[in-house]
Amino acid sequence: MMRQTKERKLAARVAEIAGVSLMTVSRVFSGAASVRDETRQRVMNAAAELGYKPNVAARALRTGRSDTVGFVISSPWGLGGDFHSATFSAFESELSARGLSVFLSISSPDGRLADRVRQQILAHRCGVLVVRFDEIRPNELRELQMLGTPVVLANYLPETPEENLGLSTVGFNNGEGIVMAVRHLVALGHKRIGHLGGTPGWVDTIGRERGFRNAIAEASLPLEADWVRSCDFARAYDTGMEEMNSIFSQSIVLPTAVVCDSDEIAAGAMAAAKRWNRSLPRDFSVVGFDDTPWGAMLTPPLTSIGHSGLDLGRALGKLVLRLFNNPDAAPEIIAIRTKLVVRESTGPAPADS
Amino acid sequence: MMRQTKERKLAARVAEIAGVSLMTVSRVFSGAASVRDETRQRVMNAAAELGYKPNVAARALRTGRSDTVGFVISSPWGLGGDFHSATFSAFESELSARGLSVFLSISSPDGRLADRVRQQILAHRCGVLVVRFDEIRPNELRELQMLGTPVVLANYLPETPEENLGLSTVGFNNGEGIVMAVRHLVALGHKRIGHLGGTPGWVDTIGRERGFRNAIAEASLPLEADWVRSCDFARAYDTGMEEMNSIFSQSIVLPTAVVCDSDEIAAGAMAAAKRWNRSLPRDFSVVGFDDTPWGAMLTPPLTSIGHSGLDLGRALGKLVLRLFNNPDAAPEIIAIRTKLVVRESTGPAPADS
DNA sequence: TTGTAAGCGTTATCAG
DNA sequence: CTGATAACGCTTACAA
Repeated sequence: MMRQTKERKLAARVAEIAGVSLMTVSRVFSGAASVRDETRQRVMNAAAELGYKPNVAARALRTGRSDTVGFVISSPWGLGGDFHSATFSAFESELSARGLSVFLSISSPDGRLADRVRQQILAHRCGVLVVRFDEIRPNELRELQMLGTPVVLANYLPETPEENLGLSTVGFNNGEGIVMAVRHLVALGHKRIGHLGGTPGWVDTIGRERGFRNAIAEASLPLEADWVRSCDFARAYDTGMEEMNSIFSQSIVLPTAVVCDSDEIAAGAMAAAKRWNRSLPRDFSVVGFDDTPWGAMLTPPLTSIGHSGLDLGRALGKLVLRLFNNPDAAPEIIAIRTKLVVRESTGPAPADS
Repeated sequence: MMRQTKERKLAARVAEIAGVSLMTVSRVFSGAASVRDETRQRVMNAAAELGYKPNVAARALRTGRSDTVGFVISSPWGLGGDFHSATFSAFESELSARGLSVFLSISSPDGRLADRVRQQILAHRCGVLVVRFDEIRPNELRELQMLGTPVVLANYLPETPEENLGLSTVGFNNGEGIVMAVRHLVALGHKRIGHLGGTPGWVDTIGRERGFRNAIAEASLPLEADWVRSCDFARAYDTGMEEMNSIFSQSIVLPTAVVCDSDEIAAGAMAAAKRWNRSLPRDFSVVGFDDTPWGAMLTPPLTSIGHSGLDLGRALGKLVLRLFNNPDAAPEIIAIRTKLVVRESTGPAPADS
């Protein structure tokens, strides 16, 4: 003997209690369809009473959509630190407020990104996909474009025609941040400025290096090759210190200031400067990038270029919502501003310069 | 006129090419069912050729399961910083290696957690739910237990019978970490040790405070109420500095060392100590908690209690996999060890103590 | 505004 | 080991 009017077919029981057909229940839960307000109320009450919630699987199967967005990260560091966490938190918050769920998928960069993404889309019928990667892989990106699902690149801002990949992107104007930092140093009288860049080829690095060159040219300062170094984000503190040491030990003429691609690199540079008996900021100025909370706790507190993960996440969320509702919209490129936070690691250029 | 053998019913075409029925295709993709190896190969080849991937929505609808795990965070900070990011990354990696997808859902703690969780389960038919929260809410947790879906609490370790909520948990033995720190200080000759705790009531705080009391009792040292303060994780540096200042200015007898519930609190305490002209570690010792990378960049480098987010995430992932495959398994409580990382912010107690 | 019928892609069940 | 059939819970299309 099977259970009778009990337990089976929750939705049908909701319909029965509300005195309507199953179809009306569906209409009520699928949003703003044409249902009389009073009918809607009856259905809602019955549903609340029975604890009914629509089955997303059935809905996804029927409609081919899934109120789901994928967030794919291709990075050996996984989610990343404070900055990327903030980005994701803001993003998720923006989307969940509109009833969308977020799948988070992390892949090491050696795996094939496009495969991973395709898997996510095909498997979960994501309406939009967000992808964040450390390093540009043109081939994989070209594949993404042919997927039919809107793809948004997070934390990437093409600044030249070649860098524009025809995908929607949201990212920081990193170059502008570096330009502000250099202008700040120039205003303080610095004429010999170095740059400790991040991992070569990484998206965070490319625009910053270009920004540095532009800013140096703008100020008609010499671009001394020996003062422009690449560090490794994965060993930022150590490589920052090493490169700074190397500059101090090898260069004939020494810079009076250095702009770094991360606060950690900057911390390494500060340590190296101290080892060479430079007192900061009297003898030497350092600028970081990220404006991490702990940068302010260093001795001296670090001047840094800040970029808000929350801003990035919010903009990303809004763009994704737009694309979710209109998948055929043209790709958008959204730039988010950085801002210079001046603390005590930068000061007037030494008098003898 | 409709498209003929073209595009429609991918799975059927796979079956056709492989010369089998739809059912066999299903069996091949649903895992280790009984299919002849040679048949399986034919199906796989055909599927690869056509780019066929099973539709998870249909599968979820039919089976009621979804190869999906939910990760719900109840915190005003969202995902959290480096530590929580690492936890999640390791967790996701563990699960995706077994073909499970992870939903990440962040809710502010003022919203009702259990509602959010129930929503996730009912909507996506998650096999297991992981929940991380800052503060204990017994009522909400009791509701979670009645959900029928296995729930795992992340970053929480019950240490007393009352704290055991009957749910699976994975967390650090925070108290043990504090005990190690106090022992370290005692070994250095310190007899007057203070504690700057985190936000009262938070899971990260409770065990640490208990650990401190135990350790002080173990060493037969006085527990001076004035040296035991609560800070606020949301304003950790500032409150750490304020409380430390307050101790220096108000206490008749001063501590020679302080153990803090986070590196940020410790950084604040260090700043306060310097302001009172204490040279670290000669005049005063400070221990942090978290072993953040930047703690090593402070002046002096911070001794700290480390807890690996990666370890937590991995253990969490393994437990969740177990529960996914066996939802009726008894709740497990898994403790992960902390470790003391000694740097230069701790040294022998001042001679005059 | 509401109801009826058919079918989305998969798997449980039972038969071969 | 493999195949036929029905059903999972919902929504599109049309009818009332």
